[in-house]
Amino acid sequence: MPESVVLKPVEGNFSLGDHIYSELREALLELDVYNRNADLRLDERGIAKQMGVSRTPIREALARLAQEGFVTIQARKGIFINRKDLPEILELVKVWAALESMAARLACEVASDEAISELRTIAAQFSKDQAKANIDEYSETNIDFHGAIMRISGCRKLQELGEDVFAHLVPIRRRAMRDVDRADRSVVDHMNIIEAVEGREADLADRLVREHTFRLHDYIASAWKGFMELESLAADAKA
Amino acid sequence: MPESVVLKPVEGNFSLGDHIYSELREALLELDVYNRNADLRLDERGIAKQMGVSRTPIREALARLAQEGFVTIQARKGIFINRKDLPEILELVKVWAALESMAARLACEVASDEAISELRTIAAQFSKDQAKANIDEYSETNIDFHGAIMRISGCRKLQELGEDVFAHLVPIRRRAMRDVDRADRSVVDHMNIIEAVEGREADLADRLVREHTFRLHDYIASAWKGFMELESLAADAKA
DNA sequence: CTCTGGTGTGTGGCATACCAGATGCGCAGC
DNA sequence: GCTGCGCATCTGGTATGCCACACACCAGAG
Repeated sequence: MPESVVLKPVEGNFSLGDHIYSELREALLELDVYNRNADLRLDERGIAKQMGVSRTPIREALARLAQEGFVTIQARKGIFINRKDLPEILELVKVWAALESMAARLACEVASDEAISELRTIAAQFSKDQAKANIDEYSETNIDFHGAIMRISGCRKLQELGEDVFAHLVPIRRRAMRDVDRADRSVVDHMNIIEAVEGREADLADRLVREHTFRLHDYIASAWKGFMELESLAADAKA
Repeated sequence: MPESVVLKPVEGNFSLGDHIYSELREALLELDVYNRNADLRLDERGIAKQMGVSRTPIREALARLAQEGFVTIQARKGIFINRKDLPEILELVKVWAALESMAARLACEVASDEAISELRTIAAQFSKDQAKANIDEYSETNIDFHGAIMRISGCRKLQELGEDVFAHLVPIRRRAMRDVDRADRSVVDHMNIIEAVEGREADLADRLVREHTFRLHDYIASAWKGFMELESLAADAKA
């Protein structure tokens, strides 16, 4: 066999089930679950017809989504999108804090200087003023920053679990990030975290990340009604 | 309606899929995956025939197990039990450390005195000497202790995630716990942790739990070959 | 008007049949 | 003896059809 022709092997599964799973998952995250007008019910047959396949791969995808906690399947009753309540969301944030603070700690111990410099590159994209001016883009950068910490921890499981937990928080974060005042604090926090990691101060980095995430926790706890039930209340008033 | 006849409502799902899922999961955990003689391959049709049902519910259960990372499904090739390697196991321990240290921290802040006293009750079941003498039973108590910390943290997600991570470590732990010398240290660690929690010293409890779990981490890292590849080597020698 | 039982329809659960890629073996050709 | 082709077979993937339960609705008894 000529070595000149090197082809990468076909990767991953191309089964309908897998495709539908990611398709459905993305759709659920995109969906504004907390709008009470949203239809929280999923119909196997409906989805099947809509996607032009049989129920089988849809059922497989839904089973996996149920396992992840995105939907609840009730036999012969229906499949419902899980709308998380405040306590549940706060618990997710706590778990997130646990994972990311550990990631920061590990990063201090194992990450290369080059990997750490990645943090500064990301954070440098927005100064405090810019963050205020362009909240949406900053939100993206913010996500990148936290993702980077998980990545340079060198612990894949930590990273994967973090992404899973984060996925459940996407709809929440989309709203929590609007607050302009928080962006200020966020930029400062990130800088402090970077310096701690650069200085290889594991205990400090651990604490700073944890406190940073708990600020989000407390903010959500206090602002819950504000960004959670706006549409719901409107819907109620109309009804 | 006569009040005299009070029947409790039927709970949970009794679907074959759910039943097979837990059945299979338990079997996988019981299985000594690291014995190279073990058959790592699963056959849908075989399981179906063995359990007297069709492939459909088996496939549903397997899809969920794959989602959890217990098995890998390769289209048209087969379904294989995941045998975790050392780096992967060490990562799981790190995640476990992250979750449990956070749980200890939260316990300091929110747990009632009665809940905390639960820890001492469990730990009191074994003194240092007894722990040495009866490693197997101590192992159970040890699991209870860690489970209790997760529980009294009041954070269900933390607890659930911890249990999931722990499940993957069951086969490992079954071997790591044999070491007599470690039992000593374990008992001491637990006592220190209890005192920290009782004193509501969140930072201290966090640190102690983390260090305790990282001792397991380092122990596994060094003793890996010892308890992981014994049968494997024997099998190789025979072949 | 109220309560009760029947019935029609919707929904998920399950069994079954068939499909196509993956594999292994054996035969034919060199 | 080695190579390569092809068929038999194994395995997971998908489509379909039927089942049993949940529920809404309706009719008839009281």
